[in-house]
Amino acid sequence: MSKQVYVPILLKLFRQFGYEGVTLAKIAQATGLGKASLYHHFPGGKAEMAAVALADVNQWLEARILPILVIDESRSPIDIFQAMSEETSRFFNAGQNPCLWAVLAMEDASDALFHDEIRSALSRWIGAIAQVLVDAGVESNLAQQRGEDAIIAIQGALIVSRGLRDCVPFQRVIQQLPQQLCQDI
Amino acid sequence: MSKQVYVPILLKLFRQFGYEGVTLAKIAQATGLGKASLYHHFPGGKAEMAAVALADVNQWLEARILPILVIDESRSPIDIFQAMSEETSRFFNAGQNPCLWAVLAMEDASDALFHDEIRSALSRWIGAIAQVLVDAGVESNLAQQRGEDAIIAIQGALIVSRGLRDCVPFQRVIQQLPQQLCQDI
DNA sequence: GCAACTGTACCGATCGTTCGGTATAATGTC
DNA sequence: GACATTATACCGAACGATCGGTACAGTTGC
Repeated sequence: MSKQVYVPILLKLFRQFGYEGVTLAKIAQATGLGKASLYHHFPGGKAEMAAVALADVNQWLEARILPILVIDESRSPIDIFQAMSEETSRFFNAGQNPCLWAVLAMEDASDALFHDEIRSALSRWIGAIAQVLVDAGVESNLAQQRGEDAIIAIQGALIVSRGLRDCVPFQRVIQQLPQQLCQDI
Repeated sequence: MSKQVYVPILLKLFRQFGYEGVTLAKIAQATGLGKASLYHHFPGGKAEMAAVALADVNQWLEARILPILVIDESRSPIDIFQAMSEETSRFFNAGQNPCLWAVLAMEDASDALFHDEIRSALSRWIGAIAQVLVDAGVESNLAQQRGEDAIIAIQGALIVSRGLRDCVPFQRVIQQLPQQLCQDI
């Protein structure tokens, strides 16, 4: 049993309950491990378990999103953003999964280490979107704003869909995102 | 000392730390009351304190936002949405305050009572925006989508501004909101 | 045999909550 | 006016439960 097996479980727990809301008892029950075993795999305790979950999300960004966001001659910007939207929708389970970044960013308790990682991840995503637009001829500041707007739309749609208990707004936002990003190119 | 005095303090705490993140020790320290005294004012305990904070936000919506969102001959839709944006920005302290709805909606722990109140509040806000647009001649389904998009933008901007530790995105979204809502009327 | 792993029992601290009680001010009774 | 009663506001101390975390003796798989 590699440690990797437990990461998705940790991710699910932390994005569902938040850092403060997750207890070792919940983790033990969800993983089927005793507390001693958890501390064998994650000597840093709860903080390390959350850090591993966060690292998993950041790794998803690096491995599944950022590689999409590069211009080449075979794919137009609209195709790129379409692929990004699909991968994003898959990751958030069509709007049913909360975003770990948002959950952890909300809680003032979680350490500055988390906040720095979250800020860095958001910046990289926004910057990568902006770069695609710049390469397609959009002015730099406007491209940056469009990138911000895209992440704002995704995060806001997750919140509203969760608040309304209806994932349709998220799905609509995701579907409209490529055209919104390419509205004048 | 009326009970009303403590509501803003409770609101601040719960939106800053979330339901699970707030402890009675923190509340006692912030209010200057002993833990036992808190139970004199709020016999329902922590849950009632959170409910009171949530009711305060809902009352803000009823008293400060919804009355703005009615068409009359003296104010155009753009003026109405401008006023809504300003009040919203004031309420969220230019993007520095998290939204209690979002914080509570995230946590799976908080009871279904909270979720129903949050859903109802979001629906009312979205519906009121949509009604202004319908009265201005926008087709009904489109108006509803625009209303959703407005709340999505506000919520997303709060998340991203908090994640980036930079309130400029929120302020830009707030400033652009009226024109975005009135883009074709 | 040895390292990786786990179950059990336990720790101090803190959780939300409750108990018993104390001031102070308002209200009723004569 | 004088006194008893009640209501309101508050607090220190403690409750049982649970928190995150640890110590240690097995047990497993090689």
